[in-house]
Amino acid sequence: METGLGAAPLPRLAVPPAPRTEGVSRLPSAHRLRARDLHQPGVPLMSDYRRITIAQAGAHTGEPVEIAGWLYNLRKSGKIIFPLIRDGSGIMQCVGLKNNLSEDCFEGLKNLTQESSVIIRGKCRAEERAPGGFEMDIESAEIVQRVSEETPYPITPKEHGIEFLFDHRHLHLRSRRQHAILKVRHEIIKAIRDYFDSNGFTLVDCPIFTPAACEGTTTLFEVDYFEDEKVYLTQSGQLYNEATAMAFGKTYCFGPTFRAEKSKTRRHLTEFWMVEPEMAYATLDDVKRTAEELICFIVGRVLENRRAELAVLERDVAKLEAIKGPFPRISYDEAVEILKRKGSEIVWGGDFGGTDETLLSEEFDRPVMVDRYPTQVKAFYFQPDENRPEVALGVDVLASEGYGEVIGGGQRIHDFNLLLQRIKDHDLPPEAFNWYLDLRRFGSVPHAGFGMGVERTVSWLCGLEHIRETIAFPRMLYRTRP
RNA sequence: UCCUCAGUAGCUCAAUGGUAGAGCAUUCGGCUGUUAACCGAAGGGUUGUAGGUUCGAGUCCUACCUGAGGAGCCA
Repeated sequence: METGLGAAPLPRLAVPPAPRTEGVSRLPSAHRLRARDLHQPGVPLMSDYRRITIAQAGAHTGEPVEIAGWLYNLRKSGKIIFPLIRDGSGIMQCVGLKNNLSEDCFEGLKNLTQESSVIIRGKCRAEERAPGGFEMDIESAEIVQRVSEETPYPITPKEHGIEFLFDHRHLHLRSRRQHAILKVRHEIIKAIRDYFDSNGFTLVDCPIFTPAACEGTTTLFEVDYFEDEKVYLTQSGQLYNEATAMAFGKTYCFGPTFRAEKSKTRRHLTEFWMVEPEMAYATLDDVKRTAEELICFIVGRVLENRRAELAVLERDVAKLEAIKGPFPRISYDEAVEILKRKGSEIVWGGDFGGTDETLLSEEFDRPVMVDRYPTQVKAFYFQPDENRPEVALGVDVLASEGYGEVIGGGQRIHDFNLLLQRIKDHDLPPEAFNWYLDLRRFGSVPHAGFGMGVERTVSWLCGLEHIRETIAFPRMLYRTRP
């Protein structure tokens, strides 16, 4: 039986020996003051117990060990108690028998409150009945801080509403499902970094404060601080990426992004993380190949390292295993035909709505790439198709299972005069783009790149209903705290 | 900004216009293999706010507040 935390995979890498510890003696004295030592005479001294994480328990069966964590749940039956301890690496079911423990220890644990911090000492063994497969026989325990029953832990093991949970998001993160999601998020971010780092890209991060809009000012947050000019929070690092790509060849930036759209759907965050690669001497085809490789690499890593978390999330892993290259590649024209056949009211020249994206992704069992959008729905910097100037060399990658656009990008205009004309056509102030135009004055080359939304990717791979669960502290319209 | 839905115990939810209830949580008691343990008992309420209709409003009407889902927009 999978429990996620409890069934965390055994460490793949050699685990460095845990430092010897003397219980809470490593805590600052202010914390130690409240600790209550429940050590029982006759059992080994504290210093004989090696501190381990719950994930490491399988490698230390039969040894005197201690785990330091929080009380996740407690079941009791007269003279036997089953405290479930979580420590961030997993959940361990412990067993305490009244006859084997001191009165203080047994009563202290028996009356312990949810999420009290506690150190448990004893020995682990394999146990079929325990969630996670291992169980710890308690020899002694030390309560670091007991949660008062006058203010019990608000998130009980029962159901809660969304508003309540996100009002208590700082505590909500301790629960099994949220823990699993953020573990997958970490795996995805690490995979993204590893992919680019091992494929010749250099990380060059871009500014958060930007003086001008990439794609118009309506969706930007204005910052009133700098003396002489209005400054905005970035909505994309792409223009800067084009500069760094001309310096390093292949670069990427990875940071927070801000969109001030008054948008209120399950796909939107006001503040989200985006990774944006940019490549010199590259075309639309290079973008499609890189995007496909990147997605496959990420999915592979998640399947390799986060099976237990996917099980907690009850994710249909077969859907993820189906995500293999080559992804279907269709043109915008073909997409419009498919949508019309499926009853959409889309007309050529318009952008896809959320339901259109869902309809399209239903056609395929893996992500689909849609390229050559009408120039009018794309940003000013997109390179037009040589043979069909009315379409732009841009591509969107729509995730499978209706999760919508996770990647958008394409080839940028490299011709000076064409770019200047497009800036004017879009009523943008050319002087603000002088440095950007410089990139076309001094050794301009065809270049291309894309942006991938981290949270949408996490939401997709975890199979979530709502994107707000994919980030520790979501920022949305009407939600800025905690 | 617009459309739809919802606000009742700490939490999740019931309650034909007629005495506000249950489960969980908390407290007390019982139980030596529990799996969101179980069994018994207790405490816990200005029904989102302000007005109105009515003999009587949690329930009907109006406005507002808060939240959720969606549209537009977007990764």
